[in-house]
Amino acid sequence: MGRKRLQEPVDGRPTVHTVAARAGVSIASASRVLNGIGGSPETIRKVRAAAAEVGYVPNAIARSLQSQRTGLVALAVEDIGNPVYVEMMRAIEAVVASSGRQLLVHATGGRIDNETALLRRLANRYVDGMIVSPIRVTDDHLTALVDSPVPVVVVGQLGADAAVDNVRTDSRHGVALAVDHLVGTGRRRIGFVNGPLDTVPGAARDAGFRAALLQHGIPLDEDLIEVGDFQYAAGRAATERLLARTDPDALVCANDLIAVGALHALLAAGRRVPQDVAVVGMDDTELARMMFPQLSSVSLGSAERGRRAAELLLQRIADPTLPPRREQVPPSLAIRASSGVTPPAPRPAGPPTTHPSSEGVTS
Amino acid sequence: MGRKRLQEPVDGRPTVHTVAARAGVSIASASRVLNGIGGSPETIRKVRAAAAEVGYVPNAIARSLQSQRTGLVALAVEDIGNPVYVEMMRAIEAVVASSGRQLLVHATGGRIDNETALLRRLANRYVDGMIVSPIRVTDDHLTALVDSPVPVVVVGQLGADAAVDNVRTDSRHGVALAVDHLVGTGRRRIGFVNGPLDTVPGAARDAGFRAALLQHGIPLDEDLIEVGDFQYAAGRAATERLLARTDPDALVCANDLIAVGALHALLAAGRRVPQDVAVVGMDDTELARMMFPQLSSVSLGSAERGRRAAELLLQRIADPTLPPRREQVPPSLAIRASSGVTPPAPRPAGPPTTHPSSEGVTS
DNA sequence: CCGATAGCTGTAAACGTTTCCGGGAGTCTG
DNA sequence: CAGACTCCCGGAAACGTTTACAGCTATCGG
Repeated sequence: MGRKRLQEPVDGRPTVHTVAARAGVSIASASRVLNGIGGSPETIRKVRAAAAEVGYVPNAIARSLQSQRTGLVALAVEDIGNPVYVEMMRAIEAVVASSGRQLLVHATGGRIDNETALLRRLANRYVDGMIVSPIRVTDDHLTALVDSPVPVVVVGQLGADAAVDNVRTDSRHGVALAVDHLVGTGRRRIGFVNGPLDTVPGAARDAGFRAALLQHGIPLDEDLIEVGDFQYAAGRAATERLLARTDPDALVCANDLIAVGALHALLAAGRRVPQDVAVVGMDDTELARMMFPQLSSVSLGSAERGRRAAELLLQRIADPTLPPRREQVPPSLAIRASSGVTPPAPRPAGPPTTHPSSEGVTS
Repeated sequence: MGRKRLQEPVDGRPTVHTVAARAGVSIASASRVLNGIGGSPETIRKVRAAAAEVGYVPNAIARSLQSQRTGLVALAVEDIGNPVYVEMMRAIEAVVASSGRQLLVHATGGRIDNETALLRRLANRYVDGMIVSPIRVTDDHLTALVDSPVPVVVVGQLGADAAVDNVRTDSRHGVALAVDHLVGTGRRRIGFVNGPLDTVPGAARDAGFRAALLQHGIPLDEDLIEVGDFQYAAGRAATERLLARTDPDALVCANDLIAVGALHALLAAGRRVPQDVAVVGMDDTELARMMFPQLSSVSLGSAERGRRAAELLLQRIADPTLPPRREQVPPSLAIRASSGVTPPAPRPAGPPTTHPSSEGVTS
């Protein structure tokens, strides 16, 4: 009796053939039993026994090749150390899990080649769909997004004409909220600690800051603008550089990590927050509430954007013929102690007594 | 001329067959050209052109089925919002990237079914290998780990006999370092804010705390022990409960997130840190250096553990026949302002002037 | 008691790729 | 000019699974 194939493949792991041979049935019957569809009691017993004996575990890759789906969804962000992405991830995860899929996350580190490579690799069928939040976008990148074999949803700004599902916020307006608030509380020498200008959010926030000052008729002083990475250490260093050459009475920071860095730099330089310098962060992450003093911060609705992105993705997976859609989530401002209107004068920098954090006052 | 297969599959995406047919060559030739091995100049030209025209992109799943590898490695942790896992991830990523693979992360949320499911799904060939850091371990779980089809490395404590590559630390000793330090600086009513006792780290730290007190001949007061989640909010709530019933002069916290929560609770209750209550966290994450006052913290060498785990994994992928190995990374204590020996008396709780953070003093 | 039907089974095709192998054409060497 | 060698090509098998299809047996209803 000439067997058609090795029963034990070289790497030793049993396949459905192994099980079928051992149970004395065809691979079709074995497969059916293992998937719980059909089979006589006797067959079921034999196949189950054989599978258990050899320790059979199905090869998901082969199954996916056949079924054209993997049950996986990926999220690619720049820096998973940034709590804003953690919040986004949690929101996405919740939606994705409800569809019975699992979420995988990849941190691209802002290296665009990395991101494109990931897109090329993962999107080529390893996952059923993908959510990407790029901070830099090149043409190469964009085409990789557009003709991805699996559905892709982009979180963040994208060229107006890009034929990709997209959920965004208006970070220019977000910066304006911060500036309005600071001007409204009497600040005039407002500094800005931004991330790299060659990133999409960096550029948008820069434009937003300049526009907001103009709006209020405040002349622009380039000395009050400083740029670093979107990270804690960079934010601190940038703020130190800024303080070395000028003397702001308020600081808008392009994200909360930068704001925390700024806080350190300010306090190390002997400035009091908010009495001497008010600080407003951006993204309104958990970190903002963890700091002393608690940070005012502009929420860009990251969790909401994540949720919506996940929903768009699931819809598109279900029906790939949908036209590209775009959604927008408005920013809002949460005012806390770091830019408090009435600085609690005497008591040292303990925690503000108003502890239940003053929530999301949208201005 | 009867073609053997549809040139355009139903879902419309081109395959290597499409390209081959269009270029007028065999699929073997097409595949070779697309992979850059062999082919006459004319063939190469035709195939390249055909591929470009139809927008061919190879199906990675099919390729993996053939090549038995995916170029992906997964990391499963409980909570990616905990900076300690971010540090671990970064270290792993660096190693993994050097092998030309990409890292995917999954947050299990501590739900053990979730983790087992992920193990079953991903490990069944979707990835070339996997690093898992479980906080709860069941038998079911363990067998899933042991007879995973792809190499698995576990970060964290595991039964002594488990036949799995494993890199761990000694968190009992870590807690002892904290207690030694506090006792050495004159503290006696030392509280302990822990994570859940049904988790591996929670149990180990509890045991470590009790042993350390015993070691110093300090009687155990159960009022000084409180348990919550390994999260910021839980840490804060737990500390509030603890403060409501007793009056510690020091607090050991089972991780940095809890420590930050404790800090908030303490300051809200009017205690000064470190004058009234010294605080020591655990994991020594970036967060510890971000707080005011900066947190003393026990480093459990997460980055180092991640690095080693990744190396073990790569070795095992290269040679699956290796015997199970176990490595251990020692804890160390970084002393900062929150448990400072000589509290800088007068100046309010600004940042400590010694800003280059006093590094990892291993006691 | 016979035909329809239901349930089970095995063969084989399919998913999309890589790769072994044999054959043919061309080039080089002696 | 014959033989060896190189290079390129196409057919076909293989990776491990699911599933359409057809054949078989046993049961049921009339």
